[in-house]
Amino acid sequence: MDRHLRTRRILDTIRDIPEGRVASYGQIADITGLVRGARQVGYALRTLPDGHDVPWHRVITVSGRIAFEKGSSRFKEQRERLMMEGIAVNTGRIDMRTFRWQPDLDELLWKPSSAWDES
DNA sequence: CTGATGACTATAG
DNA sequence: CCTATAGCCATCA
Repeated sequence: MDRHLRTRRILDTIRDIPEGRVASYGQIADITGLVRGARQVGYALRTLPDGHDVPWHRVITVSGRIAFEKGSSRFKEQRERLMMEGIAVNTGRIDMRTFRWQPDLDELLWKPSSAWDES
């Protein structure tokens, strides 16, 4: 698969995360149809172009933590953005059982291209 | 081609 | 809960 197409699909999936919800890197990869692609999701986010409209702050690690080093400026910015939309971040951690995005079947079927359209 | 890198994860202690 | 370690894999130098 072409890398730009893959990146576009990853970002499209992230755009689907509703406000007030979070998803893990691996979850985004799975929904996008990438196998063991968590690191690729991280790479796509690392290379975001200026003027993007991707809610990058809603992507965290599977253990419910912000991936950046605690105390770093990026960590603080992400925590701020999350709290801004009502997501509790306690001691750098987020309760996945409460805030994890759980798209229903309808939502996934609406965008089947990501999973099996190779083009 | 080869080795290093990283916004990842699962597992073990 | 934490750290260490080992897989993971597209990119890059």
